[in-house]
Amino acid sequence: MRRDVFQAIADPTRRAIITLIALQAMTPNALAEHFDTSRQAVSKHLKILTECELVEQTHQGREIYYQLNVNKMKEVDKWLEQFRKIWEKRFNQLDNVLANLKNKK
Amino acid sequence: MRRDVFQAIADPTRRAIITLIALQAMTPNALAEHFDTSRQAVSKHLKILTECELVEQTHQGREIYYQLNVNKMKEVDKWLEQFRKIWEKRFNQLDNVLANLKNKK
DNA sequence: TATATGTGCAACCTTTTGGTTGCGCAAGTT
DNA sequence: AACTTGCGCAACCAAAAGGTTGCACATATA
Repeated sequence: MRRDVFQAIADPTRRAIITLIALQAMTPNALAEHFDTSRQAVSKHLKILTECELVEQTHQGREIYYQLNVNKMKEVDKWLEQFRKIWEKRFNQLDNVLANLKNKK
Repeated sequence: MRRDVFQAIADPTRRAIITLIALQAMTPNALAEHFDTSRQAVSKHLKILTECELVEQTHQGREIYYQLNVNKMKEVDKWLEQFRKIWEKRFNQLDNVLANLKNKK
């Protein structure tokens, strides 16, 4: 199933999962301990995250370690780029204003 | 109503609206022309975007101009910061590998 | 004043979301 | 071989999302 990264990071639990596995790979059971939901619910979140390729699996015996595919997060970063340009423009404009004030002094 | 920025940018239509009004303030009618939905549907999206403070209104006669509050987008940028750190770390590690290869040559 | 225009809101409907429980099954453990 | 553990999947459910249409109500315009 084709999934959207933005839709995947919309849920706060999923964002927390992402933050956790960014540091180190974790199993569904280990993850579930951090939340007030069932293991199956966490498993569903992991499925969604896997489908949009934000997360990858590593099988180890009967355990499955989930880890973050940090590169996929760049899609969000890329979308933000257009707004970053605006911040910078605003910032430079402010800079000019300050420079003008200085000159007038 | 308290709204989440991440939930707000999850919808593709809303992201398109944001991109449009990032360039210049627009009315709901003008926006609706860009999409294959009713004006009321666009209005609903604008309401959600306004509730989470991603968008601001300017009343002008009977028209309402909506514009982006670009600062709010920094919340997303701030969340991405943790992953940017990882990118940079990986990049530096790759850099070290390349440097080592060079030295061995 | 009568009419046209721009807008938000409410009611309604279908699909999606996020959770639950119950199950099956492979992989370890006794 | 029997039991325990880790996991995914399916069925089910309530709530939320995203769309529609109809309406009310200001604000132009004739």
